[in-house]
Amino acid sequence: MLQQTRIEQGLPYYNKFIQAYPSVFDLANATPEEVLKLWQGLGYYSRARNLHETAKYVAFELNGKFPGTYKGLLKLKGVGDYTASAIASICYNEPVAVVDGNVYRVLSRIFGIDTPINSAAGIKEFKLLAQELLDKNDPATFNQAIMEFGALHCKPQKPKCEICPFNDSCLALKNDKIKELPVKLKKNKVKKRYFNYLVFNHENETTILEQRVGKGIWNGLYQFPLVESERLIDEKELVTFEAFKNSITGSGVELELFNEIPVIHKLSHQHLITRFWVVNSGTASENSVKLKNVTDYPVPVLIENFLNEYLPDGYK
DNA sequence: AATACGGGGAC
DNA sequence: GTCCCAGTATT
Repeated sequence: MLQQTRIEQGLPYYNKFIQAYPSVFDLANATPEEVLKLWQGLGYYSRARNLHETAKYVAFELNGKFPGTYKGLLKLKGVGDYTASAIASICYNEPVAVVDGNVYRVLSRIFGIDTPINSAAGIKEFKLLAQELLDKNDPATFNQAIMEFGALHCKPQKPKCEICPFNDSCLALKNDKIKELPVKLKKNKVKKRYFNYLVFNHENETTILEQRVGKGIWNGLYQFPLVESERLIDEKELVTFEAFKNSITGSGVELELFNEIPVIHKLSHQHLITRFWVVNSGTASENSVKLKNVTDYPVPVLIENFLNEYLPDGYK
């Protein structure tokens, strides 16, 4: 759950999951919808799918017995080198080193290594070094100690070098490279996308929700019918889009722009410049959803934020 | 070897 | 705005 996620952010979700699914069998028997709804708001939703898949695998294929080795753990969906190492070392005392963001930082600084941590060479080099340094007699304590040291002491900003036990040997400190290390290859520019959501409001208090499928963001989550454009568009232009025409069943519908000023929802790699259009339509299609039930569906934070403004309090 | 994948918090 | 977060899967 905590992959690329701060503990404080993930902890409430962990508690919800433990309460909802006290055993691996409980999680295995849940529906994907239910799991996604509990995951809603945490991001990186493929983790939820992987967690669920793995629970089913452990419950039904391994008879509820969790893999007991690094190698066995690696076979699980959503479990990569870090997670397999963490579980194997902390739970089973298997001597495998963890390399998370903290370990990259601590090792790159102390040893003055400027190999980019997100390059193939860097990943290999740091794993090898961590494995050499690992206390094979107590890998659980060593692994947790080096991560905790990175999180609390050798922090990204303002590390506590003056009281650091390594300040006589740390190469980054010696060469004034603390701010430079670790080296990370720059990421791409964020892409701008223009979203126009069609929020149907039928006379019988229903709307339309669609599930996102396939690749891309928010796979499995629900949203309103979406018209994506290359730039900001007005109503006159919106109605000419094929995606719009395909979504409108009857004729003579009335469009009402909910937010003149677009919401800019920022993901790490895209900015979603979003407008919501309320579609007042008398005719309700067969796959419509009662407005008071939309909060049962897992939705992106962007949609959840809108619903909190749009829906009457009684619906939430 | 790159890139995609969320959301939030600190500065 | 920038960077980072108890990374992994896919291309």
